[in-house]
Amino acid sequence: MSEKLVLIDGHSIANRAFYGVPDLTNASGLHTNAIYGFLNILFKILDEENPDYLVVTFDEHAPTFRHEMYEAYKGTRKPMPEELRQQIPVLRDLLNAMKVCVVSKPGLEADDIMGTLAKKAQANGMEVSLVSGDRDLLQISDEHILIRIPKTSFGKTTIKDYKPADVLAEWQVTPKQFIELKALMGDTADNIPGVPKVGEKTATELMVNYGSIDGIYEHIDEISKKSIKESLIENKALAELSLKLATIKIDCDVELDKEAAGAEGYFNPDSYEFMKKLEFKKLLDRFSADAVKEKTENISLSVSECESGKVFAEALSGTVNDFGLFLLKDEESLKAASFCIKEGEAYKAYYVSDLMGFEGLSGLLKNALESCKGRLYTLDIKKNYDIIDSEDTSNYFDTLIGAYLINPLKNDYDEESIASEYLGLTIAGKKERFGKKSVPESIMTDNKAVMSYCADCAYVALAGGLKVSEKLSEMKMDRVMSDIEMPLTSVLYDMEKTGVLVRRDELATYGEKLGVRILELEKKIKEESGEDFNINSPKQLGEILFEKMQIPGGKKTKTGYSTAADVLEKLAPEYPFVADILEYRALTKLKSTYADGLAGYIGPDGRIHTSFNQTITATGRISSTDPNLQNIPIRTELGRQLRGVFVPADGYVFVDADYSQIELRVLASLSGDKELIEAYKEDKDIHRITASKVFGVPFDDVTDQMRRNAKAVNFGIVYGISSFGLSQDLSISTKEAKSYIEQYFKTYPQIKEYLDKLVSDAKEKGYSETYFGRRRPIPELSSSNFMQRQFGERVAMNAPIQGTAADIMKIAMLHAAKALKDNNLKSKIILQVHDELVIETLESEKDKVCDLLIEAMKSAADLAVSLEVGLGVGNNWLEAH
DNA sequence: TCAATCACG
DNA sequence: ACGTACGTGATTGAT
Repeated sequence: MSEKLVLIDGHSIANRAFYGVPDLTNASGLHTNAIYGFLNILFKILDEENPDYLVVTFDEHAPTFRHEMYEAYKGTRKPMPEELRQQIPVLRDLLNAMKVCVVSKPGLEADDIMGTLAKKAQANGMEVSLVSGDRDLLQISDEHILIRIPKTSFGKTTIKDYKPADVLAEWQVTPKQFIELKALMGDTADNIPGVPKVGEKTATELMVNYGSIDGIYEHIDEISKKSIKESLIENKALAELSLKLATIKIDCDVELDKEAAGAEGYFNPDSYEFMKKLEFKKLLDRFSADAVKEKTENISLSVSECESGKVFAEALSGTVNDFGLFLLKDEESLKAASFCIKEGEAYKAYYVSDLMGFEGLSGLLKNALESCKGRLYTLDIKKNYDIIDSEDTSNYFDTLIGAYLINPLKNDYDEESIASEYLGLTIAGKKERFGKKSVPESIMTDNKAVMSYCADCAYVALAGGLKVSEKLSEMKMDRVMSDIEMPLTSVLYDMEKTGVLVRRDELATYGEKLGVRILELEKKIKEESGEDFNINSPKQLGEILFEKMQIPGGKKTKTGYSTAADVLEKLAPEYPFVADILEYRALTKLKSTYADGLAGYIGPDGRIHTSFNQTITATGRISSTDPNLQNIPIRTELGRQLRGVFVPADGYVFVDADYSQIELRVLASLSGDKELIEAYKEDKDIHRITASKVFGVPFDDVTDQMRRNAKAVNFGIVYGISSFGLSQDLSISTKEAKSYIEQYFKTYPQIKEYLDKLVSDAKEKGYSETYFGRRRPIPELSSSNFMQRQFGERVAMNAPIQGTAADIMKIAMLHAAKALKDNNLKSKIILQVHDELVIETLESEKDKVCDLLIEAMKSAADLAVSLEVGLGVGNNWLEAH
């Protein structure tokens, strides 16, 4: 069988990938979508073809013969976007690490190199596949040269293949003629000029009739259409020049280096590490265990396995400096522990897995911490508080939270990413170490792997933590870390542990009630539509509504019709059927997510213990998961009834406090806008005041509609105003929306100044920051994409406001928790919903708790505008709020 | 695993 | 000419 060669046009494929794969950025801010897309195409080709040789070609930044022939060549070409340009050298480095043969030569374009190599290879009896995004390559197509043109959109790649017969079928010309065709028509993408007045149709006809450009000019008198004939005669030189420009050279001075081009060795330790840094997690599966091992087992770490914790105890008994701790747990109990200390420049890790060793681990750690001159470093300290004391966090440092503060935009913070980002180290992921098995499970089967994993984690906690800590100081976020985030870990731990009591049977009754009505609606909907279909499927529903029933309200999304609530609501008044759909949707949402969903989370203690996450949001808010208790319904009557099932324990009541318009008050203060500050000092309905000022009517004459509009504008301002967004929200024209905004800025001129400054500062620095110094990077601000940039600007306006409000709430929680503790109260904070705190309050402590809670929240920040707090007390969440 | 939808601030 | 409000998480159906 003949040998097979695959040739890939690096620039052209990276270019296609860049526009076809959604933007990706790795931890160090490098865009990676073109590289990722390139690799996907590369691997797809390799899988399909299994070639003997592979060569990737690139253009060099040097003039080619085409530039000399034609000055304008590529001169007016659209410049490559910065996000793409920066990926090219990285891609070349990666290919290098993969030991892929890369060929490029000054003065030659990738096309010419590929053309030459392809023809030479064919002459040597090889089968060739040529991969490019550029149709110009089709001229090279031959009996043994297949042209493959991939197309990537939304991450999916399809490849179109061309042999001479396919070219003939699509354009009625041979590959050789194809380029003459292009020369006649011109190629705007490559900036090759064509003959004026000759378009695709004319050019094809001429080529079919006369076979070549020369042939056309030989028979020029036979051309009937006068204008075309004249244009051809007039532009003869241009046509010939274009042909030369577009013709790919097949006689360049390049040879196939069979040794370098051998298609093997792509998955080696170097390329593994490279892809890991680029965060191409999916591609890592392609690597064999050997490649992974070689790269990950070289942390210079001496690990001791301890017997019954003796060594552990000894190591921790003397004077302890900074140390890293890692605890391995399953659902019920501790399974293993490791810690890491630094001796000079060397790190030393210790590991215990025998359960006997944990008698008194807690006490051991307590002693160690008491004599500790440094700090305890951990990965996710909240998970360790059942072993170590959570009361005083001043000696603790959570490396993951620190990394989150440095860059809050990442998807996850774990030992792998910390090692790679802060220690320049590639360590194996859990999947690579243990496969599908859970880590604690693996203790019995592969204790060595668990030991190595635990040691790595303790090491990363300490060594990574030291780096993270240093960086936080440089970025002036050490106070945010030590005064807000670390103490907050303890408060959140207590909240999670306490949980919230939920009336199981009431919840069930509520769900059953919903179920009855849902069945009715389901029956009705299916009857009226005359079809048995899945109402929950937007696809099926869209077809029923807009095709079968012919309701107007056409397409919207890429995949079909939009059936979102804002679309259906416009149709509901006219079509009762649509109103039923909306009701069905509302009810099934309540049942599946809340009635049934929450029931599954009620523990044996009758309480729900959510997780409050500290490293998720871009702005500094906390989030709640498993279940999410920050999105319990309130806006509709039926939905808010659900809050009645959240109750305090016997002898307790709920005290619920929420900040009044905290974000708007933050905006007033940070901007220093005199008018808005004054408005708040008057302590009247702020939306009404705004309406009065913006619409120029006396306070008492403001209509409800005016107030609603002013309220929407206030919200819009906080979100980073856009006239389109406001117009959507208010169902008005963008023109009207624009005039509202202008009026608003005229009323509050310093707000406008402030927002502009937020954007310009963020553009300059690359990040925005809150009043307390918490940062949010905004890479979108330097994007070449207009939409992205505009998004960046809105984010630059919103993040400092939302983020400062989040900081204030966190501080309030610390104050409240401390006050509860200092007063030896039994009452406990149980929920936080961004601007609201719920305290399960012992009845006898009610007055005291109300006072201290209001005080804690009001005093959380000293702003130009006072922070006002609304307070409620009740026997369930519905009553208290 | 992703897209669409919808619950909250 | 483009196609948009800011920040989250859970469920569902389709791939």
